[in-house]
Amino acid sequence: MERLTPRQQAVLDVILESVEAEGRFPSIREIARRLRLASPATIFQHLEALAAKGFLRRARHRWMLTPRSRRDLGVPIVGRVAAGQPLIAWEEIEGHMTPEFMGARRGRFSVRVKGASMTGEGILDGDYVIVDPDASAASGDLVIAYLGAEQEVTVKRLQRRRGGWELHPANPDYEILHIPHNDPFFRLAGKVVGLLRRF
Amino acid sequence: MERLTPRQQAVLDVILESVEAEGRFPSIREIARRLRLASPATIFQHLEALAAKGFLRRARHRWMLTPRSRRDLGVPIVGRVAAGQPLIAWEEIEGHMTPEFMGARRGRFSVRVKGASMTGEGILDGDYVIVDPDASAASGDLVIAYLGAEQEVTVKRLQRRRGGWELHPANPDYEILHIPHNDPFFRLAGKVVGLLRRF
DNA sequence: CAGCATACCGAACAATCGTTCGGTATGCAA
DNA sequence: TTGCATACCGAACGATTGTTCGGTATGCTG
Repeated sequence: MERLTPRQQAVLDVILESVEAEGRFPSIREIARRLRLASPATIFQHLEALAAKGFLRRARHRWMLTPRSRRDLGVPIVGRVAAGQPLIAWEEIEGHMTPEFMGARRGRFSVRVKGASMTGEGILDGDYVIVDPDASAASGDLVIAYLGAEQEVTVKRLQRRRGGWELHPANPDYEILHIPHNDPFFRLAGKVVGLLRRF
Repeated sequence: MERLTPRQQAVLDVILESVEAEGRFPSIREIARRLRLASPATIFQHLEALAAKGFLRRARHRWMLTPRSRRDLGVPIVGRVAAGQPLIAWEEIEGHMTPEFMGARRGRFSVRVKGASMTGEGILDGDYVIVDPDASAASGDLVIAYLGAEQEVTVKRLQRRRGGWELHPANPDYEILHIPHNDPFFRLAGKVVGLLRRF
C-alpha cells in the first residue's frame, strides 16, 4: 500500500475532521482555506493523488471517502506493538476499532449491565452490552431477557430444559433461574453480540 | 423535542445513509432521485423543516448534520428496555455507541489480549484492549507493558514498590512480576482505557 | 548538472448546486 | 365549509463548485 506525503495526510485529516464533525465532505475551497492555501487547484491535485492511492473516490463532480479512508476514523488494532516505536507501522494494523467491529449495526442497541451475576464470564457491573434483538437465540447463547411482572432486564446464559428454559448466571452467589414454558412474563430481548468496558 | 413526519424521516435516512457509506452530504437532487421525486424544491422544503426541528444546520449554501442527527449513526444506549417495545423511545436513550464513547481518540491503539492472566478482573483471552500511550500511569492502574529482551506485551495492574514496580495478574495461577528500578527492558506502553469483546 | 516529484499560484469555464417563485393536490380539524 | 399542514411539481436565477491550463519554486536523486 502506498504511503501518503505529509501534505496529502494533512488534506485527508481536514476532510476526515469535517466528516466527523458535521457529516459533510468539505468543498475544495474550504479545505484550501483551512490549510491557508490560496488556490483550489492545489487541493484538487492533492485530491487526485489521494484518489490514485485509494483514499478517495470520485464520481462525476463528487468526491467521497473509501472504506480505506473511513478506517482512519477509528482506532487501529495492532498485531505486535513494536518495541519503543511511537508510530505504528501500517503493516501491523490488523483492523480498526470501529463501532461496527464490535457489532454495532442499525437496529441493535446497548444496555448497561447491573449486578455481578455474570462476573464468572468476564461481564462486570457497569459494562455495556450490545444486543441484537433480531437474532434467534439458541441454547448456550448469552442473552438479554425480560423477567417477571416488572419486566426487569438481565444478562444470562440461556439453556433449554424439558418444560422450559434455564437462565444460568456465572457467579456461585446467584442461582439458576427456571423458566416454565408458559411463563407469561418471560421474553427474550435479544442475543448479546458485543461488550464494552470503560476504565 | 419535535417529532419528524414520515417523509422527513425518509429524507433524513437517505442523508444518514450517504454520510455513513461515503462520508458525503448528498446533494438535494441526489436525495430527490433516491426518493423518486422530480423537483429539488420538494427536498429543499424538507431540509428546511428538518433544520427547523434541529436535525440539520445550514450555513450559506451548505447543509450539515447536527449533534442531534449524528446520534442516529450509532447504536443507542438504552436506559430501560421498555416492555415489548420493538421501537426505542427517544427519552430512554442515554447515549450512543460512538467511537468517542468507546474511547477512540487519535493516537490511541488497540491490542488483543493473549492468555488468561487477568480473568479475575474480567479481561479474557481474546479481548481487545484500548490503550492510551500518552496517559501517565499511576500505581493501581491497568497498564500495557513491554517485558524482557523479547519485549513481549502484557496487560497487568501496576503497583509501585520500594525498589521498582510490580505487575499484578488477576489469576491465582499466575505470579506477580517484580520489576527492579533499573530493569533495562521494562517499559510502559500505555494505560488501558477501554475493553471490547466480540461474541 | 539535469531530471523528477512535490507543492503551490491565479484566472477562467462549465457543471452543479442551493434557492426562489408560483402553482396543484390531499387529508384532517375547526 | 374554510382553513391549515403536508407533500409535491417545473422553471429559472445566481452562487458555488469541480476542473483545466499555464506557470513558479524547492529539494532530492542519479
